[in-house]
Amino acid sequence: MPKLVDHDRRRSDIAAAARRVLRRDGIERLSVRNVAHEAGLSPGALRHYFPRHDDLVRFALRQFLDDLQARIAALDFPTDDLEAATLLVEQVLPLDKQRREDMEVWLGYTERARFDPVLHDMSLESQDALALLARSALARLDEGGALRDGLDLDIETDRLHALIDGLALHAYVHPERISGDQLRRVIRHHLGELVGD
Amino acid sequence: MPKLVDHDRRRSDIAAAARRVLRRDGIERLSVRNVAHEAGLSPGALRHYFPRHDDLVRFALRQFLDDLQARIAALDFPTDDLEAATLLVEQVLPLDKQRREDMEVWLGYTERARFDPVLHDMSLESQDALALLARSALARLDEGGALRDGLDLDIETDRLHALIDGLALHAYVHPERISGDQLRRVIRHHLGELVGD
DNA sequence: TCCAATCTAGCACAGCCGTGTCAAGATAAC
DNA sequence: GTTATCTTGACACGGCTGTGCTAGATTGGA
Repeated sequence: MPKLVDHDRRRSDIAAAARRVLRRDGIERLSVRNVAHEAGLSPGALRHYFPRHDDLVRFALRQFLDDLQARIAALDFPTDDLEAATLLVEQVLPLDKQRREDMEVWLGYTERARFDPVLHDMSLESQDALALLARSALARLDEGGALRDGLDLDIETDRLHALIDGLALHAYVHPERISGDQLRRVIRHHLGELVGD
Repeated sequence: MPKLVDHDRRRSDIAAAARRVLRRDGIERLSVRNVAHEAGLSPGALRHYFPRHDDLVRFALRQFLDDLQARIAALDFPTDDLEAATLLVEQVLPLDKQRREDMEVWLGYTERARFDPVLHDMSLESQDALALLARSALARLDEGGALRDGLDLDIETDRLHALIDGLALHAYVHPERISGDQLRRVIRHHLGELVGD
């Protein structure tokens, strides 16, 4: 009897609008009104799908994390171990528009995550996922026997993980200062050193 | 004739209060009223020293950067090159309360820096300073002849710089996840590899 | 003691914000 | 066409924001 609306689709669209606002205007402008306007809805209509502001913020971040994870899971890896590890790491570096946007969204949440318990947990989760990505890149090299002998995988994971986030941070804050080529060079150099050249 | 107030001192105190608010409550709570309350002043009184909100934010960041730079300039380096380079790098890692607070302040500004032209420039400046720090740590090793042959100093600078910021970022977002010892281990390992051990 | 320069507190204003409520509108089965 | 149900827009409320302004408090020198 009622008007039928695809709720999931609607919520997805709104989350996408939220991401756009976050990227364009920063976390401080990520308000119900701004997102509603970006999504072409009235604040009241948006409230129907996300009763509280936090719900919106968290849903948008949740969807973002899931999207990223799905994209990585769908990757098609080359047979060469070093190339495969490089490809894996490059998925989480801002090398193109899509991934730069990802970083902008992700790091935009970072500041608020320190003061929002729920966001903090999600941030933990994603940090774990990234650490796991770093570790599996190294494991890929290790299993192939490419990795140098005598390396401490724990330290190397921390190091690679920090290197990834550091590069991402630089590209986030000052994209004009660091090119995709530079990012690639550093990562390839780093992985190359682990392999022992 | 008038009541005499040490303006510089007052501005310094207010900036310190601003840093406390930023660390404790995040950039979103860094308002004129909150800082005034933290400094034990009325908003009107604060406005006498910082007519505009931006003035306050920028002055606080400016002072923070100057303080950090002064602290590094005042360092007393050991003679051993590797130790000296390590010490230098450790100055910008959140290894103790003081430096953790520095990181919290600094990264707290990062998000806003993307949308505030003045903060953006100051952020650029500090990024340059950090890159310079990374480079001079490497240079210290290089001059002492400790550095491995055949290294590209540009790439190594980018790499060390990113590693530093990545570690700092991790310690910032999830301090409970990474200990000072871990940070130290990674940095020492990294520098050790450059030396060739 | 009194003056005058300086500092301070407080209010007012307009503009955002999140949130609650509610009446009106749209839709599809009957 | 009627009606029940879902959807939407709009308003109000209180709170926080930056900012402008003003009346009063404070204090050193005459």
